[in-house]
Amino acid sequence: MYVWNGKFFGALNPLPVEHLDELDLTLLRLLQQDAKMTTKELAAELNLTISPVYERIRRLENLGYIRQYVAVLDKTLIGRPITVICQVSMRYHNEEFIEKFEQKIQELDEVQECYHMAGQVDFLLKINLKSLEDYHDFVKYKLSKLDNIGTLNSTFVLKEIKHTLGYPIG
Amino acid sequence: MYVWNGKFFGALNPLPVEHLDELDLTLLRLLQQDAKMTTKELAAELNLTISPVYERIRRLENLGYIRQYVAVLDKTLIGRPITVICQVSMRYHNEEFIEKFEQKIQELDEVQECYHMAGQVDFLLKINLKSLEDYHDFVKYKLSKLDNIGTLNSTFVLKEIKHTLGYPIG
DNA sequence: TAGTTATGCAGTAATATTTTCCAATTGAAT
DNA sequence: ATTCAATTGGAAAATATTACTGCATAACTA
Repeated sequence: MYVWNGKFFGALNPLPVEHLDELDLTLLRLLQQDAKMTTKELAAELNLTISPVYERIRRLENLGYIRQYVAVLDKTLIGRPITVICQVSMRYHNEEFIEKFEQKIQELDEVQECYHMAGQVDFLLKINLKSLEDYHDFVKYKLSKLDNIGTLNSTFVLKEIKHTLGYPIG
Repeated sequence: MYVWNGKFFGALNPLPVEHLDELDLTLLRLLQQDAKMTTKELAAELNLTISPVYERIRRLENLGYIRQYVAVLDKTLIGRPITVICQVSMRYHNEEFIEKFEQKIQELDEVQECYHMAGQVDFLLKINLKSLEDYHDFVKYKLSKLDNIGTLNSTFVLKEIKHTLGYPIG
C-alpha cells in the first residue's frame, strides 16, 4: 500500500502512470536500457543526490512498475537461433479446453510467448529453438499432443529486424 | 578475441555453446532470471568462491553471451497495455523497398518487434500502445504512410498467456 | 616414461565503490 | 505558522573490483 496526496493506492487500485513525475519516468527509461547503472550515475542524470534516487527506485519496485531485472542473452551464441511463429486454432472453445491448453503451454520451454488473440486464430505462439529439426519434433511430440488443436499454421522468422525490450516512456 | 585450448575465438569465430561448461550455463540461467543476484549469492549456488564467478561473468559479457542488463517494466502500470500483432505484405519485393521499410520501422516507437518472415506474409510486427484509438492513429498516420505496403492484417491480443524473457539454457 | 615447464583456474586478501539507512533540512501547500 | 513529503548529507554495511598466491592439469622434452 502506498499513499499519495492523501489517497491510498495498492494492488487493487494501482497508482496510475499520471502520478509518476518526470523524474520517475526518466528513471524507468534509463533502467529499461541499462539496469546496471549505479544510483550515483542515475542521480547525476537526474540532477539529484543518491538518496531520493534510491528511494524512488525502491518505490517503483514495490509498486510493481519494475517487475524484475534480467540479463539479456544472445540467442545465437547460446545456441537457440531459430524463431517460429505458430498460429493455433482450437477445435472447441469451451472454457475447460482453453484453460487446459493455456496451462500446458506454460510447461513448454520452447514457447517463449503465447497470446490469446481476437479473430480467426485463437493463439499466437513465438517458439524458440536450436534448429529447424527441433521444430519438427516440437510439433510432432509436444504441440500436436495437446488436446483440441484444430488448425496449426507455422511461419519461420528469416530475420529479426527489430527487437526492443522496453516500452516507450512518457 | 579469446583463447581456449590454444584455439582463437572472436567475432568471426564465436566460442560455441559447447565450450561453455555447466557452471557457465547455470550462471546464464540464473542471471537471466534475476540480474540483481550478487556475486556472493551466485557463488553460493555454484559452490564456488566469488572470484571465479566474477571472472566468468566478465568473460560471458565480453564474449557477448550477455548482451545487456535491463529492468522489466509492467506494461499496464506504465500505461501501455495494448498489444497488436500486425502482418504486413509488401507490394514489390525489391531490395531497395525492403531496406527502406526496415529502416523506417526502427524509427517507430510503437513497434516493439519486427520479423522478416518466410511465407505469404513478409513482416510480422508486434505493436505496443496506450489504447485502441492509438492503433487507429498508428495505422492511419504512420504505418500506411510507408511506401510499398501491400496488405495489412491486424489482430489484437486479448490476453498474454505467457511471456518469457529468457531462453532455455543447457 | 619421467621430469619439467607452462597455462588457466580456484581461492585469498586488500582496496574502491556502492548500497542502504537515518536524522536533519528544505520547500511547498493549507 | 504548521504539516507533510521530498531532499540532503553522511555514516555503516555490503559488494564489486583488483592484485596476488597456490594448485591442478595439459603440453613439452629428453
